[in-house]
Amino acid sequence: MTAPKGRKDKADASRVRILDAAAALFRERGFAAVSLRAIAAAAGMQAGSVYYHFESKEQIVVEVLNLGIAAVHRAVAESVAALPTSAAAAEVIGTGIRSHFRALFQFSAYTSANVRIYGQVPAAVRAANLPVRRGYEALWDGILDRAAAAGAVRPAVDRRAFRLMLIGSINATLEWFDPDRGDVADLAGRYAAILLHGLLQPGEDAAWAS
Amino acid sequence: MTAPKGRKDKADASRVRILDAAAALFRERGFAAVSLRAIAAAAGMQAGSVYYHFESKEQIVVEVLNLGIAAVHRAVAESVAALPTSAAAAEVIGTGIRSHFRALFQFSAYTSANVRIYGQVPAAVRAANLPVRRGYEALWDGILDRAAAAGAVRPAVDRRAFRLMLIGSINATLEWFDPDRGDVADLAGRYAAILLHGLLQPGEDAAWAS
DNA sequence: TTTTCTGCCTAACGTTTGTTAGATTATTGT
DNA sequence: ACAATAATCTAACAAACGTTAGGCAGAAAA
Repeated sequence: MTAPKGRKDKADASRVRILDAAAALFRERGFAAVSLRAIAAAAGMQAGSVYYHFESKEQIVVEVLNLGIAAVHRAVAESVAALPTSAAAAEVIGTGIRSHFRALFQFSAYTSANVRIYGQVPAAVRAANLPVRRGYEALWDGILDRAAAAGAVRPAVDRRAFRLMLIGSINATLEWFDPDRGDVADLAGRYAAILLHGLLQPGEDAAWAS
Repeated sequence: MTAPKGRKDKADASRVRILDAAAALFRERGFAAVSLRAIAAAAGMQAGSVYYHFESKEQIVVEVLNLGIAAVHRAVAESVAALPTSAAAAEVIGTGIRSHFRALFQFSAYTSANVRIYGQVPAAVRAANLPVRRGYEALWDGILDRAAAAGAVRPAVDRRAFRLMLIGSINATLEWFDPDRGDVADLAGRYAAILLHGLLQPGEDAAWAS
């Protein structure tokens, strides 16, 4: 982020500092264990000041949760949209998987905050995050439905269950994979190979075979 | 659990009620958001009474985390030990996967409490749970090492990474699979087929092919 | 029946929390 | 330079928290 210019940019910069601090702390300790004072301190201000930028602690966590998904959604949507319309199902899905992994670790404070705490935040927070979650799920459903319509998907596969398995399995890697020690693209390739083998008709995943 | 008899059994019954209540609440709201008063109320007593049974809130959550893993560990260890020594690697690993799934959903309050909150509890709590975690990981490492020694595992497979993928992917199903709507054994079979295909030499997973 | 002991209740403590309202400071526009 | 406004500080509030120590009730033992 460039140096702030003008008032609007200064408020934006403070806002980002608050969100960055909150995401890192929420992912590490959970929503309830992180005080406004701790977030403010990490953002370089006092707790009362946070209320100039956000109405409540809950509003902060909703934003963190939304940003966690938005980053991944954008990455997958853009990379898939950039493929030629003639791309094979395996290529489309494989690309989506790769992009999901890339964004997952690029914005890991936000994405892992979401993965870790979504299930334990107040119900109102979950409800506020739900539309964004549904949007990302719909993106994948679209990808999988198009693959099925092209005849690439094995008929026995329940596509909803597959999508749940795909997102769940990949997101679980946040808990153990260290991008400073391993290659995210390599990990993505391995997961794509396994997942595509379970999804597609024999021969459709040849380019991704492990 | 049978009706309590005598004093020791009464204390044990109260202790179990506290742990059951804590597990259910922790998994739903996280450690910090659940007060002692809430746990006590759910267990049918007042908050001060909990201190007769446990030294601290942290001791409660350590027990919950430990029990979450112990249940799964016992299930996998017992089912694998019950197999004939001549059992094929695919059979051993598939059985382990099945048992992991079964215990995961049978004791889901405890297992999902562990899966969901382990990463956000105080460091001392994590440290106290670590030996139990390491024990379960070692169980799987043993299973996988024996399969490799028998020549059933593809040489390119990093067995540590595989074990992390196996446990991570399976545990992630806690977030979306509803055992009242679907069959756990069926889900386990599907996961085993996919995982074994990624792990074993060609032909070694024939009985589990999907 | 009386005594002992377990298991729970209760009131209270010191600390922490999210939040508010007013004051102050820093920045921008004229 | 001054005025306006944004951005932050500060003190305070009511509520909630984990925990403690003493008391009480009921069950079991003598």
